Amino acid sequence: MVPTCIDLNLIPLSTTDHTPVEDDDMVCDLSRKGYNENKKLKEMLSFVLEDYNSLKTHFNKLVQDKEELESSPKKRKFDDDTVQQSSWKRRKEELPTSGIRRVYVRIDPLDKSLVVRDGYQWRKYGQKVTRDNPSPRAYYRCSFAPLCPVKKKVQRSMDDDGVLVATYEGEHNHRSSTQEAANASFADEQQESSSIIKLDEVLVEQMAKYLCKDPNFTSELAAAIFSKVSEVDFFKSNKHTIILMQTSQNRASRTFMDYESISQAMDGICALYERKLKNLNPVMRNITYDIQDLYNFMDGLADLSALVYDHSIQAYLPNDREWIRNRMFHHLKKLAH
DNA sequence: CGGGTTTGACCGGCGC
DNA sequence: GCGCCGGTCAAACCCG
Repeated sequence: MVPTCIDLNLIPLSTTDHTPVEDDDMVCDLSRKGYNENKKLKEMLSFVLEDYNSLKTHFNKLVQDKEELESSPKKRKFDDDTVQQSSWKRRKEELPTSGIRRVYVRIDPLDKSLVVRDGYQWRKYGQKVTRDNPSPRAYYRCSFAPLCPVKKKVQRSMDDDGVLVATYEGEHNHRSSTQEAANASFADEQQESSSIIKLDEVLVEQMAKYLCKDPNFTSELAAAIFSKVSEVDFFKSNKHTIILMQTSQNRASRTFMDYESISQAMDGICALYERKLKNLNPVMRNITYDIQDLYNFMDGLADLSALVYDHSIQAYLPNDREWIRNRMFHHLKKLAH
């Protein structure tokens, strides 16, 4: 696979051997595709930034409202009219005011259904054409748990027919069906399932939380992930894995590498360590090391984490250094047999 | 028959 | 007060 590289001072490491392409037409074709892809990614990023800004504004407003409420407690309108209060009003009062998230899902532009698979069960309760977008907006409630307050709206993106925008409201009060299935089927992989985070969290949000607050790095990574999500069929049998690392305290040393599978990612980390050993011992013909040396190498990195693509929810799940250590142990153990 | 979807009606908020 | 708009309801409908 060709590593993703957009000009944001980030240099992805090469993960595969690339033989020089001799066919000029193919080069032109690739660069044209690359240009189109980058154009789409830029659009996606502008959505993300727009969301971030609106969320930030919303959050600030909530904080401000809370402060005002605490400083001068007012009697809520809800208390004023009790009997005549409609059920709709009461429900609205109970609605969560926080936890609004937006997810962008790349789909087939010809697919007219407004379905975003995210591991939860939803019941559609309405559809509406809105003024700002010719595509209808579908309204869903979570039907997995009887009292789950979560709602979502799904609408085709105005700028890109191939993108669905899902807006989530509220927090699930239960686990997703995907998580339940994962727990039942893979009891021996408790380590893995225990690290599964709430499935409705969007991948860009995951990135933003998982990494430190470097907007350039986060944007770059989000762009790379979006491009991978659109190629989901390609990875049906493997879990596309992105290794994020920062080799030193210098932020400029941040980089990422992407692999077709978890085991390839483990091989990639080994290769990185072996390259380092080779640089340190250029005259030595054979270099041997044990797993503890490898662990020391991983621990010596300023930051190390992995994002693993889950096809069932079309999202990347973050994993920490400890998870990588465990996977590395199992990977090397398997190789030894 | 039960559960999910469709769709027109209805409601509350908001701007003018 | 009125009209527009987004969100929700609920009856009718569909499907396995």
